[in-house]
Amino acid sequence: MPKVGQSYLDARRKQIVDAAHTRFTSHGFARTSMADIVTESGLSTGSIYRYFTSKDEIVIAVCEQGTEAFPTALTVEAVNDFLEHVRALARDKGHARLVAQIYAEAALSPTLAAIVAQQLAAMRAAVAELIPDRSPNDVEQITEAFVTICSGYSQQLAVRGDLDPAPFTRALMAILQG
Amino acid sequence: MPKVGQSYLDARRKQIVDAAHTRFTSHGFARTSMADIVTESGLSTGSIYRYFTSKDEIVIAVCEQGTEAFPTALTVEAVNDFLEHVRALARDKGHARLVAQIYAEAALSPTLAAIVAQQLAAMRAAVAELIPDRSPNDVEQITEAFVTICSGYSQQLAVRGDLDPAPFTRALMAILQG
DNA sequence: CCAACAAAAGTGAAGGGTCATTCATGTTAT
DNA sequence: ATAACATGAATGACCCTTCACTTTTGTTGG
Repeated sequence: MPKVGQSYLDARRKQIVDAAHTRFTSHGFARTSMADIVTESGLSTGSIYRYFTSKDEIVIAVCEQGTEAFPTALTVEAVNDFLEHVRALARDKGHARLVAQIYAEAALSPTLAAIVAQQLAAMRAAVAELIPDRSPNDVEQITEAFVTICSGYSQQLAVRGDLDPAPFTRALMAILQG
Repeated sequence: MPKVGQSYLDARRKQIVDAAHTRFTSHGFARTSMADIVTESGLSTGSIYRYFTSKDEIVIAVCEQGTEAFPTALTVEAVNDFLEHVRALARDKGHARLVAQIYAEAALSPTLAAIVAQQLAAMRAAVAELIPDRSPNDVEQITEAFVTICSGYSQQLAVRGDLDPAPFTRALMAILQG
């Protein structure tokens, strides 16, 4: 017989993932210890292992919830707004740092690679929906480049700090018209 | 009085950096132990610490020598050749994996960030040299997007495996004409 | 030219820490 | 009362770094 409801369990799980998310963002996966997650979450060591069987599982959980927003239209304004959103996330929450950690880990772990690849595919599909009047091959090539520039922008933000999105907006528009 | 020549010392140092490069590429920074570098290099633990004072210093040395080639011209053929070069390096040597590690670490370490930022600036400068008849502002925006697509392509290769460079070549050409 | 010596280079076992994970015990809700 | 849930000290493995010791090389005095 369960002692608490599912919503309680979900809240606890989220508490752990949020704490891990915070520490992973500021210190990276390798430099974040279980003790760090314990401290940040306010739970106990043993309690965390009731919800996750290993640190790796927590890493996966954090990567899975990493859904950024998508652009809503392919006008200059909408695209620029989207990049400004990415920029703000990087500035205010260090999100680009976390993304860089995720890509590095995904490059080593097939499990994570599959998760990230699926998220990238979802974003490409979302962008494809917004492209009018093109051959399937064109759409595929355009979305591929589009998403690469967006994640590339995030990568640059992670390493070089705040950057004006203007060159990237311009590049994205050029690709759409090419 | 030195017991061996400078060329000997240089060779030893290279031996260490090469060993570290190999292991860092296949297992990442965090999952590569000093013992791994010892094994891979064929030297002893103590010997390595004669050439580097810490593991972090070896990481820096590996990052510093990470100079990819630059594109030599901005024709479709030259640009495509360049991307094929990046692709081959990723396929044959797992180079994209190492680059992903470097970006992740640079996102956390100001020292590494400075090194990577300088390498990116060098590549932007090299590309800028190839752009004819544009305003300085245009050149800056174009090179920014150009380099981001190239490193973004590497990032995608790291996570998703081998990818045809065609969409990226096309995007790069579109940017140059935008 | 050779033998002793000194300094450079190399070695690897051990120190000192950190860290992920477990488990015996305590607490709470039904 | 009992089973779910929580706790955190203990465990055992791993890992970076050091250092006392050995080997090698260049030098020097006879």
